[in-house]
Amino acid sequence: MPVERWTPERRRELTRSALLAAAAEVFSRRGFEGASLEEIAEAAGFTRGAIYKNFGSKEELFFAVSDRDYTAKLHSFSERLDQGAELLDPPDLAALWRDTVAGDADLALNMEVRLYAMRNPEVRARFAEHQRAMRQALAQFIVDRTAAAGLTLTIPVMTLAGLLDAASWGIVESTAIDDADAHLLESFFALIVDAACDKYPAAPAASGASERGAPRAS
Amino acid sequence: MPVERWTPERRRELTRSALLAAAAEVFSRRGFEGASLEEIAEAAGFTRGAIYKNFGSKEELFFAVSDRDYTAKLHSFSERLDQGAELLDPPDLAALWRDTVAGDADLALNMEVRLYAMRNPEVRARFAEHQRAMRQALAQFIVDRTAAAGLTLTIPVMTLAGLLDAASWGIVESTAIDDADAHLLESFFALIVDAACDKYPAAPAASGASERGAPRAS
DNA sequence: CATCTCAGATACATCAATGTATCCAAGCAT
DNA sequence: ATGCTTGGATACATTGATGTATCTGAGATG
Repeated sequence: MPVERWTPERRRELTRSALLAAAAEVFSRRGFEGASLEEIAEAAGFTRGAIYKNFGSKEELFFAVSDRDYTAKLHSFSERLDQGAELLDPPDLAALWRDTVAGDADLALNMEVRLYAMRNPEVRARFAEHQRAMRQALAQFIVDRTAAAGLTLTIPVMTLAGLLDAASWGIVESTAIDDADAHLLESFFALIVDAACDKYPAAPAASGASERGAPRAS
Repeated sequence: MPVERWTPERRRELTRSALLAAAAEVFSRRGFEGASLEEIAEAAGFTRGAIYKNFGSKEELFFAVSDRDYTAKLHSFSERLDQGAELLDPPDLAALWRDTVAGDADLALNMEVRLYAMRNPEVRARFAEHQRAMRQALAQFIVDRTAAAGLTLTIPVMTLAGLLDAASWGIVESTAIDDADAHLLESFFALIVDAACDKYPAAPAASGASERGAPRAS
């Protein structure tokens, strides 16, 4: 069914998105410097002219790809969290996480973005902001779930979220290099869940865990 | 003191090492593709001729840098482990780890190597091998230490070593992007040590590992 | 002392990639 | 319908990087 009329704006948006998709693929495979605009354009079925009309330069294209990757990941992330809200077992969490991180977005692309961020203070700030937003969402999820399950945390939520994000990223990265590490993510979640949750709320009053109940800061 | 005579072999080895050091620096700052042999040679005080005489190509130079980085890291790693054998508190472990990972070798260089490894099966296998060797050393350390302290592990040593390696790498990487994550490594070690070691084989009462984890504080 | 070797420099051929300037053709308004 | 606007193609200028081939000069060797 003709969902949308073939208005030129729509047409333009379409080529733009095709270019972005192709760019993501090529950037991931070749790296930022290694990728050539020629290859990207060709992969999208256009020429470099289209790129320079839609994006100012190689850098801007890269930024656009990065943004697109981020929003896509954030979307699928919260979506999966919502729909998988009942699951709390470490294996399920591990699978969910792996899918979220490694499924939608490409690992190499993400590393490339990270590298770029590490080298450019401005981009780094932006990336850090993205990371915080992701963790905020994750923290919210954790708060909701633990509250529903009647659990208490032994560490601040944001710390736990940061840990989950950063550490599991490292594990996924490692798995991409050596498949033998595939089981690590599961072990990690098992350990973390075990260590960060007081399974039995009746425990001593010591843990003033979730100091920041609602992760709604900055 | 005249440690070594100025034999030509020694001379050659010296330029080789100077080139390697310069290459490591430039590769880290610009990335593999972004770095130019011109800049590397200049940074070392030579010309490209020296590079092509000592290494066959840009790729080979990169591999040599990677190898050098690995051996250096492995050395300083086991060295630090040996000399810091008494320390077992999470904060100290975290500091030791951070120094080992981020102190000697450059983070960006390591990521660059990883990316290259992910894209080249052959290199990837080699990298995986290195990783396993590192973890083996770490596992040995863990076994020794826990045995000396009369602790038991709740998970296989190699799993723990892999977890420590992969996860903390992710955390260090994250810290390089957002300094606010600096505390994560400590929290991670606290949690992991707490979760992976049965502190007191008989007494389960010690669950009061509050936010700080272990009793020791800096 | 003459020569030979070889580490490193210089010069060069080649090639690829970015960015810009120009061109073309399809859709919009007047 | 005619011309204007504009997305995208084509052509081009420029730059810079890799790799190779050649040169040079200092130390080793007879």
